Amino acid sequence: MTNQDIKDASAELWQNSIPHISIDSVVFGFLNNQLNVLLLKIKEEENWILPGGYLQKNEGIDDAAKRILYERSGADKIFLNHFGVFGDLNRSEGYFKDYPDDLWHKQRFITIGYYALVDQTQVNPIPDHFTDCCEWKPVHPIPNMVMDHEIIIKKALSTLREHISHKPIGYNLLPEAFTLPELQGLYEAILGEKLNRGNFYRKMMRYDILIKLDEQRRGGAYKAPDLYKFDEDKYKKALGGLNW
Amino acid sequence: MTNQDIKDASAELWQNSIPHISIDSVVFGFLNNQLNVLLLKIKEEENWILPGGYLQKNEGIDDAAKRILYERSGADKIFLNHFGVFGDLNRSEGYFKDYPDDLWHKQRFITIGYYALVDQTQVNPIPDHFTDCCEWKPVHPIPNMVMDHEIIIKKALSTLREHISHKPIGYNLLPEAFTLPELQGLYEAILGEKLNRGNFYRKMMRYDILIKLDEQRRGGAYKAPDLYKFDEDKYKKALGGLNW
DNA sequence: ACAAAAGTGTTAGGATTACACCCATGT
DNA sequence: ACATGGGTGTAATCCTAACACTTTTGT
Repeated sequence: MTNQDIKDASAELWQNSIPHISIDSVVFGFLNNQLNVLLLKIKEEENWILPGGYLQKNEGIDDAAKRILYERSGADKIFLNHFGVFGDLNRSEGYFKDYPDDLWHKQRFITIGYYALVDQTQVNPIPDHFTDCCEWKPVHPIPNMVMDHEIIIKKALSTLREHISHKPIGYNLLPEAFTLPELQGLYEAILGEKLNRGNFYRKMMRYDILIKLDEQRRGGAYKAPDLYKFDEDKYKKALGGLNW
Repeated sequence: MTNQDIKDASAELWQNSIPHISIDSVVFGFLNNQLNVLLLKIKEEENWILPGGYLQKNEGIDDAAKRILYERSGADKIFLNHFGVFGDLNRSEGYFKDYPDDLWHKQRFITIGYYALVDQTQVNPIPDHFTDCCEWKPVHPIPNMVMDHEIIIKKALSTLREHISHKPIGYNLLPEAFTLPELQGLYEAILGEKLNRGNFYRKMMRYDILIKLDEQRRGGAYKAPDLYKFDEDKYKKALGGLNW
C-alpha cells in the first residue's frame, strides 16, 4: 500500500460515502468445535482489526453491513444484527497521524456494530490491498486488537449469548446438514460451558425446528450420528423479531 | 421561526456538529399511574417528533444524549440506554424540502436511539424557538409521529420491557420516595398487564433494593401506604451492566 | 468389543402463578 | 365500617439441572 494508494482511496470515499460513520462487524464462525472471529491485519500494523467499511450515500445501514461483509467474505446468507454504537472521542486517534488532515480515514468515526453468524466452511476470507491478511481467529483468547475493537467483540459476544438463551441459533453458523453433537458443540462454544446432552436433546426437540434427514454423517469413528437440517419456517417463527 | 432563524441555526450546526448523525431520545415518564413519552411539535407541522439533537465535534455520544436531554428537560439524573440505530434511506426526506440544499436539516441522518427514564414530577419540558410545544403524551396510543419515530418508540418500549423483566427499574422514574402500589403501577404500565400484588411484593423484597422510610403517604383515602426509597448501592449492583 | 450417539425416565430444586387469608389503619 | 395496604401461607405448574439407564450402530 503506497502513500498514493491511500490518498486515492480517500478521494473515492469522500465522493461516495457518508462521513464520520463506519460499520464494523463481528463475524462469528464455527469450525472444529471452536468459535472463531473473522479478523484483519492492516499492513505495517501489528494489531488486529475488525472487518468494516463505510456507508454509501445511497444505502441503508443494514444493507451496508451486508455489502461490506459480502465483499470481505463472499457470504451472502448472513444472520446480521445490530448490537451497539461506539462513539467515544479519540477512539480512532493515532492512526494515520502522519497523513494530511483531509484524509478520509483521519476523521472522527462513530462506528455501528453488527454481529454476524456465518457458515465458516462456506466463507473464503478476502483480503484487499490494504490488508495483509484476513483470518479466522479463535474467540478465546481475543488477540490484540486495534483501538476499542476488543470491547466491541466482547459486547457482540455478550449480545450473542443473550440471544442464544431465548432464541434458536445455528442457521447460518452451521452447514446445511449437521449433527446434534455439532449443534451442541456450537452452543457450548458460545456459552463457554458444557451442556448436558440429554437435556440439550430435549430442548432442541421442544423448539421443534429440526428436520431429521435420511442420511447419517459417515466416516467418523464409531456410530454415525444422524444428520439434521433446520425447518426454515419454524426457525424463523421462533426467532421472532431478529433479522437473519 | 423565520426562514432566517433556521438558516442561522444551520450555519451554527455545520460549524459545531458532526454531520449525518442525530440522536433521538425516547423519554419515558410516569405520572398518575400512566406511562408517558416526552414529545415535541414543530411549528407548522401537525405530527409529533421525538426530542433529539446532534453530536458535537468534541463530544462522546452518551454525553451528547445526556446534554440534549438536559437542555430539553432540565433533568440531569437520568437513566439512559442505547437501544438501536435507524439509518434507512429516506427516513428524513420530505421535510425542509423548500429550503436550500445546503441546509443542515436537509442532510441524510442516521439517528442513534436512546431511551431514558425520568422522574416526571421533576421535569419541566422546555420548548425552544423551533418547537411549538413540548409535552408528556401517554404511550398508549402513540400519537401520530413524524417519519419513523413511531417505530423508534416501539423499539424503545420493547427494549424497556426486556430490561424490566430481569433488571430492577424505578429509580429515575419515580420520586425519591414512593409506595409499593405506585411501583407496581409502574411495572404494570410498562408491561401492559396486571400483576399479582402479593407476588410483586415478594419479588421486590427478594431484590432487596428497597429501604422502608419512617413516614407514610398521607392524604389519600383509606390506609396510608408505606413509603420506600431505593437502596442505591444494591440497586446499582442489581442493574449490572446497564447505565443509569 | 468399543465408544459414541440416540432416546427416554426420573428426581430435585427453583421460580412463577394463582388464590386466599389475616391483620393494620386512615377516613 | 370499609376499602385499601401489608404481610404471609400454600398448592399447582413449569422449567431446568443432574444423573442414569437402555438401545443402536459404525468401525
